Amino acid sequence: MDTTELELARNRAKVFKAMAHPSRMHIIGLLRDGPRNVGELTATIGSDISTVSKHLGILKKSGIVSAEQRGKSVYYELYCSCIPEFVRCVDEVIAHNICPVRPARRN
Amino acid sequence: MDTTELELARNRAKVFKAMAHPSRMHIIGLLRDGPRNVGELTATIGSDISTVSKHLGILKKSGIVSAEQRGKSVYYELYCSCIPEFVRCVDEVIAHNICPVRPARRN
DNA sequence: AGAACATTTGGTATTTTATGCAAATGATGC
DNA sequence: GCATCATTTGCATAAAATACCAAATGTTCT
Repeated sequence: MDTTELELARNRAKVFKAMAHPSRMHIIGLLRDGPRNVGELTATIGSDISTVSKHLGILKKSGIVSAEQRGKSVYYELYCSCIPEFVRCVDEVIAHNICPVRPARRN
Repeated sequence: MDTTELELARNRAKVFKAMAHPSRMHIIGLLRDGPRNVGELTATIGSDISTVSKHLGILKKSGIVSAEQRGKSVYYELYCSCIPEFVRCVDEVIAHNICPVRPARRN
């Protein structure tokens, strides 16, 4: 049986899941401007700092962000430059969905 | 207050959420080879056909796939060509994560 | 070591999501 | 219209994710 495709789908889904939350998406957007620490991110996100920390843990575990201690703070940054690119792709999907231009129909 | 960024994050998260499931990711992988109907997809996925139908509904609602009736079957296909591209990006993140090459450390 | 600041972890109540079965709806062709 | 095949919806149950508070851990500096 094709365990490979299933396994691949599972692993990909994990990464998507990590990004599939408003706060985490927000964090990703903020990190496009450079590294930020938990306190700074919390100030913008508005949730409890422990909540933000957990979100960051999820992003980190998935390999989306990396963490580095600098002074007394831990700074998080985007790990892979392709992330902002595919956020752009998602925006494209959203735009399509709002303005539903059907793909060329070939009979 | 910056409602815009929050709202943007919310909308993006919805699309990610739609893809953040093993079966739905699997479906996306299958659709890269062309349109498929619910029955065909169900045969490969292995869940109940109603479950697969619900997954397809979620993907459709997010604008990721489109549906078209052809004969007695409804065929689903990827709506936006950029999707396969960013699946590739996710694979890159996964590869990084498995082989943890830390980003250049600058002290 | 001890104070002060920063982040993470534990515990728990609440909410959201996923699943399969059964029934309903939709499409096709006689 | 009716029979048949395909897909979707309703419902109930089970599983997973989220949030906050409080407490624990980690870091820096004197």
